[in-house]
Amino acid sequence: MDKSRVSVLWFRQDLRIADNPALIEACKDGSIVPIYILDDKSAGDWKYGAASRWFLFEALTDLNKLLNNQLLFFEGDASKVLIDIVKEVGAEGVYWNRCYEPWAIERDSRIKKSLKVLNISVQSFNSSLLWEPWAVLKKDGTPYKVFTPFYRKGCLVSSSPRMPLEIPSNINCVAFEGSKSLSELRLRPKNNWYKKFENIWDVSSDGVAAKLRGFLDEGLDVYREGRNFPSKKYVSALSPYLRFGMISPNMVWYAAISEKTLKSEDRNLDTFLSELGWREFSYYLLYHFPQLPSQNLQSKFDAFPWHKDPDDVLEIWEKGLTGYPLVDAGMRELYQTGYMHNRLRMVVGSFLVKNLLIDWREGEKWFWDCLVDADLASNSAGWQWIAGCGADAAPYFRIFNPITQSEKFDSEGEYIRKYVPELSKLPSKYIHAPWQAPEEILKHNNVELGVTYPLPIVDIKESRQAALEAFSRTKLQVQA
DNA sequence: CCTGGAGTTGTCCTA
DNA sequence: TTAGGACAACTCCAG
Repeated sequence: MDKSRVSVLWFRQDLRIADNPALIEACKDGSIVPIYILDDKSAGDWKYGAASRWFLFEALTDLNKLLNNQLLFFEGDASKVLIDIVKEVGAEGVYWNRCYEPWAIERDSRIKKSLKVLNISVQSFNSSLLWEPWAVLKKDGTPYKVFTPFYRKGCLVSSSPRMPLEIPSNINCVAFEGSKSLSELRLRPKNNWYKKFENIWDVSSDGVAAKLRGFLDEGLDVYREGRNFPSKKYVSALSPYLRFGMISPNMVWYAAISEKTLKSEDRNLDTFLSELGWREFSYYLLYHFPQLPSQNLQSKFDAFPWHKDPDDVLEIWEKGLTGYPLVDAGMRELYQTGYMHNRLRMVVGSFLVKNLLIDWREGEKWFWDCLVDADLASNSAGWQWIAGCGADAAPYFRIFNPITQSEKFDSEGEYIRKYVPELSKLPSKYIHAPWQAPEEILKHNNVELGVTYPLPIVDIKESRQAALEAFSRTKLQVQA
């Protein structure tokens, strides 16, 4: 290694030093200038939302520690910032791990060209996907549109994911003047909204290791069924760490597999791995269909008669005041923790799209702002799936009933009690649909409907019927 | 080109 | 009480 040789290592969504291909290669090459650039402008509509910015701040703080406070922070058009740095430090090469958002792909290929013109070598690596989206295709060369064949035939049959890589033994950082401090990036929200998050998320490499360990010990063995119950800690909750690359999917994949080597067959393991497969599928769809975040994948939905929200219905949903306890619990979990259990994401999504008939893109935007794991691929693919307009979407007649879901997956109301405390004293029998409770039971438990807790915003039966009719009209228009 | 089987997560009604 | 079929037909995918 030649220490006098200097490369720029550009951290983006790979905020870790373990299993980091770009870091390893850059360190082999000589000394590094490790940088982070907050580039809101290039991201356009999809610059980080408020909750993500809080998480990002913490993640960068941790990464900076791991790099002995040598991480350099910048803000602005990444293309300009990066080229200025390269010139100033006389770097011979630039290293980064790939991003897959359409805007990032466009920006990065532009930067690559500019650097090549300057005779700077650029190397990019895969650090965030188990399979590159362009490497998985059907025999006819076109992309898969259905998950199961994509995952089973496309991914699993092709090649094993890369094994995780070691932390480089020597990371030599070069000093540089003229960077900003992390706090100057103003990533923390102005209000104290994020304070609640601090008690919930340990945003550090130790924190993510503990999270993974906890899941392998407590969740994996019962994952297949257990993941359905929002009051239980049977899901991994690794999503925000994966989103910012504090852990790689490869690390999670092999950690889960190695936990199970003694059992020849394990459906819980397979189900968990397939969830990582769904993350891959989302990125895959985003890569091959870059309009995924903003346009119906099935264009017949373009004419769908979404309600234009005359009654501030959207805001009622956002605040968790719909009068359906499970829906409200989910929405409040989101606002209070920056996270929502997977089953609740389906329940509240189905409610917004199919009971309130509000455009899925409204829900997508709210999630984008509130989720610490807001990920363009997963968020967009998830909303298209629940709305039924996606590539491999839920059929339109699959409409979640929030009461049935509540009785099935939160039968004792533990989850509801936690996030909708005004109902916490109600007996389990009545907590799923409090308007059906006898008056004296409500009174005795300090619930006054319409005052301490809202009456249902819509009738489930009627709104379901209205949705079915609207969706079947959409279908008929295509045939005509 | 043709063919047949299949497609994350549900709900409701009926027998 | 419970289990099974309807819901809707279409597109996707592999042989």
